[in-house]
Amino acid sequence: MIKITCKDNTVKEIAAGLTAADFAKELGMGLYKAACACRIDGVVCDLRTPLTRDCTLEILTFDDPAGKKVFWHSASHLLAQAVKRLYPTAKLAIGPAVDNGFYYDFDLETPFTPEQLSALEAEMKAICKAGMEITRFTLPADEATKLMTERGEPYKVELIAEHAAKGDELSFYKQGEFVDLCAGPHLISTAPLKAVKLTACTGAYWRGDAKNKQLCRVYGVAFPKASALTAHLEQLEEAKKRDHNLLGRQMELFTTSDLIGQGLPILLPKGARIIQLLQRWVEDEEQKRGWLLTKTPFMAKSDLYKLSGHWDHYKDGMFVLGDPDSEDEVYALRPMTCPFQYQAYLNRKRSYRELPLRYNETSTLFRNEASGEMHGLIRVRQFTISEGHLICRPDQLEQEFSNCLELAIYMLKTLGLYEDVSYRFSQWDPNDREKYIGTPEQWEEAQSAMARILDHLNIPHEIGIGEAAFYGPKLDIQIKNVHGKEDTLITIQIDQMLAEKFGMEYVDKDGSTKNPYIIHRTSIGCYERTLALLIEKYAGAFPLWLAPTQCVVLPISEKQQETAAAVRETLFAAGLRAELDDRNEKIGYRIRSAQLEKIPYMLIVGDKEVADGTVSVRARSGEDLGAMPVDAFLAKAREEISTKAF
RNA sequence: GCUACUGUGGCUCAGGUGGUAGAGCAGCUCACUCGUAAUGAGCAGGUCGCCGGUUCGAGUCCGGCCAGUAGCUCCA
Repeated sequence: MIKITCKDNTVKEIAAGLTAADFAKELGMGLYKAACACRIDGVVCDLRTPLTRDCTLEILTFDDPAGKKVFWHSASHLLAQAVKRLYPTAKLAIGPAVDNGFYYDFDLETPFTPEQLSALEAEMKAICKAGMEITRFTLPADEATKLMTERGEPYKVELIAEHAAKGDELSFYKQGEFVDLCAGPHLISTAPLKAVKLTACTGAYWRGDAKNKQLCRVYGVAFPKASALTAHLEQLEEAKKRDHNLLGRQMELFTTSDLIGQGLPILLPKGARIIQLLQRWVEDEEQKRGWLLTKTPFMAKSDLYKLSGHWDHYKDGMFVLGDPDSEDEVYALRPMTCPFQYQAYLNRKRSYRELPLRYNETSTLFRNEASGEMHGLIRVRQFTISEGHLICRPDQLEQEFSNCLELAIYMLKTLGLYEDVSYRFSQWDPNDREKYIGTPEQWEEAQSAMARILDHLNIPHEIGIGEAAFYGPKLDIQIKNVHGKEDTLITIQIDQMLAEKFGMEYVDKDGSTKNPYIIHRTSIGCYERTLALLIEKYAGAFPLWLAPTQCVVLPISEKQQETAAAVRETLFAAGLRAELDDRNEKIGYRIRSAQLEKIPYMLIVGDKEVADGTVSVRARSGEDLGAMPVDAFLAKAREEISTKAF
């Protein structure tokens, strides 16, 4: 007999050798039926795992994130089985679960069209209905290779060779005629995979490398209940309504023009106003925190980029004005501000007493992104970022890094985005030396410094290997858009290579000359991208301090026009972005129009208000705040603006 | 850049199998002077993304290019 400690800390004794599935059955048939996987001593395992020793055991259902992953992973096998039935010549690549569902990559003569997906879905449902048992087995490398060669799966053969070289166990999962190389874990039957939806088919490179063959990737989601699937799909549709690329254009915040070009948005008056408000706020806040504003050129000779390393490591991403291979002087638009701001530091000899030196700049950058990359305001070719470089001594690094992070967090909290972000520690890839400058020792030093800081500040983070900048590691603050796609909003980087390259030095206490550390950082990120995320966060209903139009005065009829105009003047003179809508339309029509524009407050002026010297205030939430003197509204609005409430 | 899909008036969309285009909203004009999400009538607006081909004839078929969307690669 062995002792099993359950989730609720109760201990049960069972015969050794029973599986986790057997144990779940003992706990109850309901749990057994809902079980996707289990967690044994903290490790997610297959339900088929025999229990051979004392352990803690948790049965994982679809409601658990790890259980969900197993469910979706099995759904991807179901998809692969359906594909092999309908298209026997398809070659299997890989098919994992992801954050919001699953995918499987296939090598096909011709990629799937969306119409073919519904036929695949039908086949998946048929297999599910058959309720096939899913079984696991292992093979030694030679037999595994033989099996997959016989089945005509070259990608699996490649994977087997790789796993075998690492000494991994080669496990397979089988359901009916279908067999797949897979580490698992998996469900014990196809039966629970009732509600499946294939959502998209796209291209994806084998092993994520653009040099390799492009495969056909099918994305899908699955749920234990049809109602949950329907709810999920409806939620996705709802989210799309917040898409900044639709809403932002609809609300006339920005537009694009075929004549101007891809990735070059035109900020319309309302969008430009929001960015101006953000920019003033950021510059003022940074000034309060000891940052010194610079304004550096938008372009430079190639010599600057050759020295910084951008010419060797970033030229493809730059707009070069002229022939880059020419012997003559060539200029290029700046993709980053770093080497420009360093020239400010290099203006004269620096003492240790001057450090830390904090330079910030509202900096417009130009990056020649690949044509398929552009997306609304999130990914563009010209953008303006709150960029800064902080030059400090080694003993100041941790405190200054922490201050930069604190500033970024303050910005995110004020905007209401703080709850939506996650942290990513982007490191170099020692196996891809071409991409980076510096020695392994320098990388080790910079990365361990950042690791210590993250540890001290107790910042939970993921690690991204190979995602560092070419000159140093980054702490990226990530955010997801309405489609669930993650982008970097803010980045803080440690760099000790460029200071050396540019000959940036300071004279220390003892008279010796040293290279400082440089922190590259942004506080709010780039304004276009931040605006995009704000549009999606608030569905276009910006907090009062950011709303392009803060209130609109609405006379009921022509009779109150004069008073209404005077009210608008008073508010405008007091600094509110107030407008007057005295169009010859019914009040209901103009309220609807203000509502669609998401204007925070509507001030209605009728005969009663004219007589009493008041305005009737309606919030965009639909709430009627009643009649009040103009001064009272003004005071209320000022209070709301000063607290930056959202 | 790659794969797939899409491209009709400012916006949202109709236009079986080829016979030179319609609606709603927005805009303009007129009437109504109105109390918290759409008053009514009328007018105007499109060489159907661009270029080429097939055809007696193309928004509709074929090719190339441009742009958009999703994903991949890349990245703030």
